[in-house]
Amino acid sequence: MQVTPELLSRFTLLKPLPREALEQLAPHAALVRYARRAVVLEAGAREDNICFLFEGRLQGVGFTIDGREVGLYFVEPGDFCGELALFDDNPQPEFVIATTAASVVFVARHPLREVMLQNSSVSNIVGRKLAERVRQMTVQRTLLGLSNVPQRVCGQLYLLINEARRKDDSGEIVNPPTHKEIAIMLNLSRETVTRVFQALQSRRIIRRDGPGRLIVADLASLRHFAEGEEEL
Amino acid sequence: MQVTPELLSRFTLLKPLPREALEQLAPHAALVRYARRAVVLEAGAREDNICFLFEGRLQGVGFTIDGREVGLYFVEPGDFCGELALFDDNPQPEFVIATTAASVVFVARHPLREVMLQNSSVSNIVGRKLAERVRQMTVQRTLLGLSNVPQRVCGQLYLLINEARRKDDSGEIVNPPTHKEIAIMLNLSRETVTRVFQALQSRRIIRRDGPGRLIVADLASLRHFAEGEEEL
DNA sequence: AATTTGACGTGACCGGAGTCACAATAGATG
DNA sequence: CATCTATTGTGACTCCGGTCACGTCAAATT
Repeated sequence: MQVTPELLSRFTLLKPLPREALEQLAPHAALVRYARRAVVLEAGAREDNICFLFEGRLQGVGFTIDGREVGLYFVEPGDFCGELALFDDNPQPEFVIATTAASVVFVARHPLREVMLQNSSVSNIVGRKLAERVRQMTVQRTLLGLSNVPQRVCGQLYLLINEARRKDDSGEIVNPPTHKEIAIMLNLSRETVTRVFQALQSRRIIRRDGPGRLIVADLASLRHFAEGEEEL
Repeated sequence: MQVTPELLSRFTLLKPLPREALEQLAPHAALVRYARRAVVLEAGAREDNICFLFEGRLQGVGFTIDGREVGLYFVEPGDFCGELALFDDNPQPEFVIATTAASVVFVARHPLREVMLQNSSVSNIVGRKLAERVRQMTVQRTLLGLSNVPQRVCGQLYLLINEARRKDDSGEIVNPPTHKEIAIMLNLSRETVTRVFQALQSRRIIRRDGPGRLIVADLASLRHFAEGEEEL
């Protein structure tokens, strides 16, 4: 499906681009819809597109030698992934999978790379984004260091709220990841995540609101547990 | 201590730079020696230097809320760290600590950033290196997904050999990290790492050779254990 | 409407890594 | 050389999260 420059400009990465650059990119862009669980980027393959997420949620996923899934990061609407292809020709290191039905805009890497090189402000933005990803991975890795498992889950939940919208003392996560998706982010079993969720629900800290909405009613308590000031 | 352009050109990142660029950087560079355990880069601070490792070994280290150390990556001679400062003004996310006596070359970030922006080939190299770091973190994170703990340790050992020199069916690690340093990389206790090392030594797979040299006598077996084809 | 699928919930069991405590080295430092 | 400190080595015990084996439920699919 064809993509207009207007659509491209809705992504924070591309927003600051001059009109002409967007028009240069549009012919090399395509809007694609994916069903839940579909593979958006393949690990090991040389992916020739950068993937901008329009709606839905994606998850970067690796696999260990013994076939166990490892969750690496989530991608929220407006963000992008597969950006390593802008920097070298090595294969994509991890899978990217749609955790919900999703629509993404693929932009061919070579034209985008050209735009990036000619437009120093874009280099800056791409560089900043990549740096941001490293920070994000560092935070995620640090979460794994927590020996208290409920604390780890609360920390992850807290991160997920930050990425979504949040109010003063409550927040919500739209189309929350499944327990299994959270489990692989935290090196836990699905059952353990379920049990922590149960504990949080019984304390009225979180609550499901129909399908696809998780409400965090008591954000302060959640933070307390995440910071280990109180044991779950 | 002053730094010559020749010294700068010995780092793979800076090697391809034109002579003039190196001369431009040299006045903003300094050689500093650190004792073992010294803090090279401080987390949370806005570090104004990129840190090139000349000799020794560094380790990126984070701390969890409850004070537990988390090992993020090792830096080997010729490599560098603190490069996020080239992309944004956010603080350094993790500590970098000398695991052995080390000498590093600091290069001020602003001049280096200027060189980078004016010299597109340098942008490329820095970008490639940052991409490489993301891949490295991905591999490291995937290691943590292994439920079999000895396997995890063997995998880490294997990575450490790759980074150092290796022969056909054996390899060596000079100034190997301590058990504790390996433990925090793998979310393990120090004792567990010791026990795995004991098992590997009793099977003549690894062997200490005086202080500061660990010899991997049977690289093939190590890989087997790392890949889970054989249980330790 | 009936069936299938996948996500969530929950109990019981068990193994293995963490923790603690201490001994034995090996390196540094004077 | 003597002393001190950091690293390595090892046993015993405990506990907690993984695994297995279910059951429940909602949503998608026929």
